[in-house]
Amino acid sequence: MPSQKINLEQLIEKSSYLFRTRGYHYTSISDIASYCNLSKASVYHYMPSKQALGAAVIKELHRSFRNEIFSIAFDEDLNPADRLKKYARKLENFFEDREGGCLVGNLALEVTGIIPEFEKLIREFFVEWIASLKQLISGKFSDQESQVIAEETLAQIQGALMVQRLFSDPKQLKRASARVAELLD
Amino acid sequence: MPSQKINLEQLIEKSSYLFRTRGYHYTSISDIASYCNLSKASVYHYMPSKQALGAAVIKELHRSFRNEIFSIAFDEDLNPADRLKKYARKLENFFEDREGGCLVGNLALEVTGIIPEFEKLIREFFVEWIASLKQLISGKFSDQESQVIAEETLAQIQGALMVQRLFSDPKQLKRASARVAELLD
Amino acid sequence: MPSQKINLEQLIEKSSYLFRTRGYHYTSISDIASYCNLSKASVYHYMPSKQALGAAVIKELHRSFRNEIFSIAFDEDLNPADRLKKYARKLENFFEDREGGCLVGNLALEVTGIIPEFEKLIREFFVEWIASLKQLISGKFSDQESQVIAEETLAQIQGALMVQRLFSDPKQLKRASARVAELLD
Amino acid sequence: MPSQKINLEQLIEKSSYLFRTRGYHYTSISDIASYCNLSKASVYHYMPSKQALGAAVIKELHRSFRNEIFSIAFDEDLNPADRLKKYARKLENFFEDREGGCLVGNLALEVTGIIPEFEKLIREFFVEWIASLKQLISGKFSDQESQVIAEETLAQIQGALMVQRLFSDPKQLKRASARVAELLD
DNA sequence: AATGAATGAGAATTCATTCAT
DNA sequence: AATGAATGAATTCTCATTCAT
Repeated sequence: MPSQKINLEQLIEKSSYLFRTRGYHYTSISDIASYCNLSKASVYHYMPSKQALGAAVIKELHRSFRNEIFSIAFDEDLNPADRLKKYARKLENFFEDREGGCLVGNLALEVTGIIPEFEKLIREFFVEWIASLKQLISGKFSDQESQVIAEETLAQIQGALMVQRLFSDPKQLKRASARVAELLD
Repeated sequence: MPSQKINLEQLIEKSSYLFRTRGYHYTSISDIASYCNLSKASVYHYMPSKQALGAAVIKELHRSFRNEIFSIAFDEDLNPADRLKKYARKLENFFEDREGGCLVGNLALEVTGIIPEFEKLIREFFVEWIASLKQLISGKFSDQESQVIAEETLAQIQGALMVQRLFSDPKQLKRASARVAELLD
Repeated sequence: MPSQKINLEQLIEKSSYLFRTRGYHYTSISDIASYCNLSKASVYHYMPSKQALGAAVIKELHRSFRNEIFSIAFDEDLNPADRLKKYARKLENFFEDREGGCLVGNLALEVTGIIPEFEKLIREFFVEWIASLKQLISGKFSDQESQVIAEETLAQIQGALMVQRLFSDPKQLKRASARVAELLD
Repeated sequence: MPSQKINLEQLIEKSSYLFRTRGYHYTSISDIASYCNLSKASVYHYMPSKQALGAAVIKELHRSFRNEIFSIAFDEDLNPADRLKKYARKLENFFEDREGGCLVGNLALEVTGIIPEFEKLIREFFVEWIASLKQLISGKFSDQESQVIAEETLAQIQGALMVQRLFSDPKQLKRASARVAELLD
């Protein structure tokens, strides 16, 4: 039946959900296909390989994070305190109804040392995340200090998402984002 | 040639290394067997299934964490400040040369939602971890406050291990354990 | 955008190249399509199936061999010795820059016993080839003798093409065609 | 059912038959498995990959050719004329009831340019084949002459096997081996 | 205690082909 | 005339597991 059932964007979004909630290795192309109401072969119409799909998913998340969250740190229309508040709020919103936590964090622990391509993409994502956090607090701290604080803050967020997922406890991220909001206090 | 080539303890230790550094799904029984210089079939002499082996590995890690680290929080021979220092130091030591970071944290993100048995064991581990952190600071904070701080501290440590692994950067855990040491300041 | 990108003749020629150099099974419709700058579906505008395309390729080669080479054996305008010389020369020229050797010989070993339709077409090709060689020497040998010599000559040529291909050695066919030229000596 | 159903030698022999009669690409692991009364997975118990199996099959044929045929050319116990006769006879016998002709010749045309490993093995086989033919006639011809004759003879044999297969005509090889026997006349 | 042999289930991927536009 | 979308069937290969020795 050759009428379009899905498009690349939707495939990536649906794959993103599965990779995030079930992991990369545990999600088979077959799982993705049936979740998209497609045949396995059709998945390959949109993406040449599972790894390419995984990479596309990471890149798409990176893109949307950049647009929705990182960019706030560089928004000249807001003052530093407002940037921070908005950043923290958006971050919280982002993961609020995102079952499975952070795809990139999850993948980080699943594929580091196994799939170098993903590792590189995840590192790029995290580097930019840290840079945005650094920017948020750059007015108050030295470059070195803010780098450390940014790294610790990212770790705090990722750790919170891990605990939150394991215990199905939405408070964890709330607190982590509250900590972000206090970064200039 | 029925001379014993390995024992259960060694099998668990070696499996622990592989699960930690390569993940659970990505580590096959075949990998474990050859890492132990055994045949695949022989692995099944010691463990009835891969999942049982995984569970044993988590339990063993839990046990050794309890003995080496959590117990410090309850050591009546030390004053609270010394407990904290020792705890932080031991924690740092524990992961210092442990390639791959924290098995339980890694597994948490890999198997949550997939293998309920592991999820339960990991939750028990983390619950005890949190309890020990709580105990360390119980003199200074209310029960509620110390619960929150303990959860955040665990998150901080796990997040640090994630970042550390991804960037091959040993400073991350050092800083996290330094934060632990400051918990009573 | 329904402007004609290719015609049947070109499709056959390009397919011929791919089948000859990569084999029938190893050449996919997808390979053919991209080599022709077409979509897979478009290949099916010109040919109802891969097998039909294969058959068309064999027939086209047969046709061009008949016109360019076999016909020489029956050219009443030349004397037997000149026919032979021209035949040998044309044969050598034909394969000179034809990467991959002889499509029909290659297919003979790839599809005999697998695709009866091809087998039949290849047999017809070879039967005519043998007949033309026979004709070339019919003046000097009995019917039986010339049949044997013709078969051996065809075998020599095909064997030479095989060795030539494997060792990237253009001398092999040169020698075989020299042998053809000497057939009346 | 863990009682041994086959051994490596038998697997190679049976695979050899299938590769020879149906070609490499057209013979699936599944075909091999069912021809051996094994499951697909069991084939991988003996060989790590299809390509490794193919290579083993070529090497085994090379080995048996060396032992049974090429060696005759270097047999000091025979005089040159007897060597030649024996060589020609053995060659004929070898292919007499070998449905499908010459595995290595067949593969040569199927995989040249596709599977470099096979190409190399086939070249080695043919180089030794040529060397043995050269040795047979070294007494009568110069090194250069005998190299040419050996190459032509190999081509003749392979071509004969091709024609023989296509036309199901056992006379082709008989004649080729007769030509071998006349090489010193 | 140790293992070689065997396997069913499932993984990723390819391929020839169809069809609505 | 050309193609994007879709697919069933098949391919190579992996994996956890069993069992007779």
